[in-house]
Amino acid sequence: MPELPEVETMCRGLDCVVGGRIIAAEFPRSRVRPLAVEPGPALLCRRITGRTLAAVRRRGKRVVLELAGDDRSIDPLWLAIEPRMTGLMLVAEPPSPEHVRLVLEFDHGRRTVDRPRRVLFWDRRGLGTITLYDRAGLEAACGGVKLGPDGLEVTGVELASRLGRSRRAVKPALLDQRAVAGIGNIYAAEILFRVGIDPRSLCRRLPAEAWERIASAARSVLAEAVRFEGSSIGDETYRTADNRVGRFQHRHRVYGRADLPCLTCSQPIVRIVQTQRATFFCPQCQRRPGSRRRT
DNA sequence: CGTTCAACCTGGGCGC
DNA sequence: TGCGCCCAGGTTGAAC
Repeated sequence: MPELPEVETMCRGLDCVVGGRIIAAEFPRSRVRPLAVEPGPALLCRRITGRTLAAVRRRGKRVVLELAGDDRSIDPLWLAIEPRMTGLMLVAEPPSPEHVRLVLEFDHGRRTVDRPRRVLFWDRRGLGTITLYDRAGLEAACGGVKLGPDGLEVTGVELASRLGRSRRAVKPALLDQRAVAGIGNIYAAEILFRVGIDPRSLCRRLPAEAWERIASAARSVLAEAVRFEGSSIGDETYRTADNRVGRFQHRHRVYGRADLPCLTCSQPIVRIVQTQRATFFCPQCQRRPGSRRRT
C-alpha cells in the first residue's frame, strides 16, 4: 500500500499531535501474529513513555516520530514506523480492532481542544515494522547509504549516476530504494507512462535525456499524488490519518487498468510481471528508447 | 559484484 | 457453502 504520497499524507495527518507528550504506549494483545518491533515491545514502551513528540518526518516510505526527552540534556529518540503493504497511521477509529499494533496515548499539551489523544498504527497483514532508533541508528537505517534521494526532489543526474549502468529493466530499478526513495509499484508505472517509456527498457540503454524526463515525471507525479492525498484502491485499504480516502486513484492512467483502453490511444493496457510484481503499461504509448522505432 | 527469488503475513475474490 | 488457488500498495536475506 503506502508509497511516498501515502506516507507523506500520514505524516501530515499526525501534525496535529506534535507538541503532545506520550503518557502511555501499548502493543495490544491479539490473535494475529505480532509484527517486528525493536528493541521489543516492553522496552520500547518504557523508553518512549514520557517523551514529547517534537516532529513528524518522512524518510522514504517510513513515518519517523522525533521524540524529545523531558530535559534538553537528554538526546532525542526516533520511532520509525514502516507501513509496508497494509499499515496505517491513524488518529481516527481503526478499520478493525484486532489489527491495531501500537497505541500511543498523548496528554493534551497546551492546546486542549481538537487535539487527538491517541495515535494508532494499524496493520492487517502485519508486514510492517516499528523500530526505535538513536541518532546513529536512524542514520544507519534511513540515511544516504540505505536510501537514495527523495522522489520529490530527485534529479536526472542522480538517477543516471545510480541506475545508468544497471542491466536491470527500468521499472524494477525505480523500485530500488537506494536509487531513489519513495517510489513503489503504483507510481513507478504511472511515472513511466507519463514519459512514454516501456517498463522493460534496460537502464543502460536509456540516454541521459531519458533520465531527466523520468526524474521530472517522478517529482511531478509524486507531488500531484501528495496533493490528492494518495491512492486508495478497494476496501480496507489506505486511508488518511483521519480516515478519509485518497483521491489520486482517479488519476491513474495505467495502474490497475489491465485490458481497459489507454486514455491516450485507446489500445488495451497490458499487465505483465517483472521481478514478481505486476507492471501495467501501454505498448503503443510506451517505447524503448534504446531500440529501433518501427515504421 | 549485481540481480533474482522465496518468504514474511492476512484476507478478499474467483473458479469449481 | 466450501475449498483451493491467485492476488495485493514492500522489504530482506539467501541463492544464483
